[in-house]
Amino acid sequence: MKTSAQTLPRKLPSQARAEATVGAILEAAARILESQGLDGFNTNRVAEVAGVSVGSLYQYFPHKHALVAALSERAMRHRVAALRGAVAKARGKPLAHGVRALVRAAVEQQFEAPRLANALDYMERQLPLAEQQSALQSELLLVLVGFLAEHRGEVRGELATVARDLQTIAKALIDGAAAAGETNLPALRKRLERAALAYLVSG
Amino acid sequence: MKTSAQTLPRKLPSQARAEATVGAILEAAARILESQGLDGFNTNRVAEVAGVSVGSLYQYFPHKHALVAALSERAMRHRVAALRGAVAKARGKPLAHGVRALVRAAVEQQFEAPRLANALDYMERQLPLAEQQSALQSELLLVLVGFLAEHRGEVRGELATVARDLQTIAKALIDGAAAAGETNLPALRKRLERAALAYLVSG
DNA sequence: ACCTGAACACCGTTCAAGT
DNA sequence: ACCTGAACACCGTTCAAGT
Repeated sequence: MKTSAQTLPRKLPSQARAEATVGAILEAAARILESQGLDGFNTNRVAEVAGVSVGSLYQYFPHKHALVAALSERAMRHRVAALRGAVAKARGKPLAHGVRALVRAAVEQQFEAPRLANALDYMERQLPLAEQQSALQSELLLVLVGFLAEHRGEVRGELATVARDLQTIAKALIDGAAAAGETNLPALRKRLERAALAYLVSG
Repeated sequence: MKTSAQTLPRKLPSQARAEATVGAILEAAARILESQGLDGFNTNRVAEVAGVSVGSLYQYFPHKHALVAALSERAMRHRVAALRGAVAKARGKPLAHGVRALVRAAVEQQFEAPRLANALDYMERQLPLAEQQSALQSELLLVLVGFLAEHRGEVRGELATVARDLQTIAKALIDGAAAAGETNLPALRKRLERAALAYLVSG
């Protein structure tokens, strides 16, 4: 019986020195992906930028994809937290208000590091998500479903499906804008709000 | 002065034998991408599956990306033709009818070869589009704008932007469904129609 | 417990030699 | 005009040796 691919760190750092190593590796990986995309993203270079040897890298990450998974997980945690905050703030306010808050949070996140987000996005699609990540993905969708449930009367369709489509649409519009080099964030937010709200309340 | 990256075939085949070689290479590349995604997609393997030597491959494609560009161009031509056909058929009919026809054409295209489409999609985002392809992309958007213009009274917003967002949303929903292994095409079409129509007619 | 870096296998690309 | 395939450089991953 084969379990799903191992993408967790091979071992957890138990000394301060090791923790610093892991941190430096992740930091280096993120910086390379953000500045050059997938191009300069090789393990030898990551190790070099992190100031450690490749061997050390492989002591904590069994393969390159585990590195990606770790970055991905970190980004997802941020996203979940940000969306949760937006939903909390908008509680009791009208649907359109909540959508605006969610859109603002989502756009902000992506544009902190667009290339990194883009690269992660693709690699996530390639390999199946590790358990850790699909749990986070479910959590994110739950946050959205919770928000939608507060406005059940105005929202058409099955909430879980609607939440998933909404997230897909948002990601696509944001990714697309980022890839096209668009920098007018207010305009992007407007369009995204329009698309989301329209999808939500239409039959 | 540096021109944009060379992605066109290095030379055009001028004998029947050469044309067969180029065809076999493209065919092999498409088959590998469809069956294994980016994983088995290396030039040596493409050449092997095509039944030629790597050297021959590089005689016609200056680098791996040129191969991708050629496949991408082919897929885009299909898409443009299919959408054009849908628009032509829906002329004079109501907006919702046209949207349905466009959605049907778009979904059909993607699900002929979902993994190939997915892989191409990413690689296109990586490198800047070659001239040839951005011309096709513009053509595709023009087809959509033409369609929207027929229903100007019902459609809100700037047509070019609306067309671009529409294509982005459609691609995302379709890609996402394909990646998630969704096989219920009618349900997917319904959701896509809903998203598109909602975005179009909303303010 | 953690780190190093040389070594190996694999893949993108080239080039000298063939028909 | 077209094709071949050995050769080179680069990158993922391992492992024997160090602190």
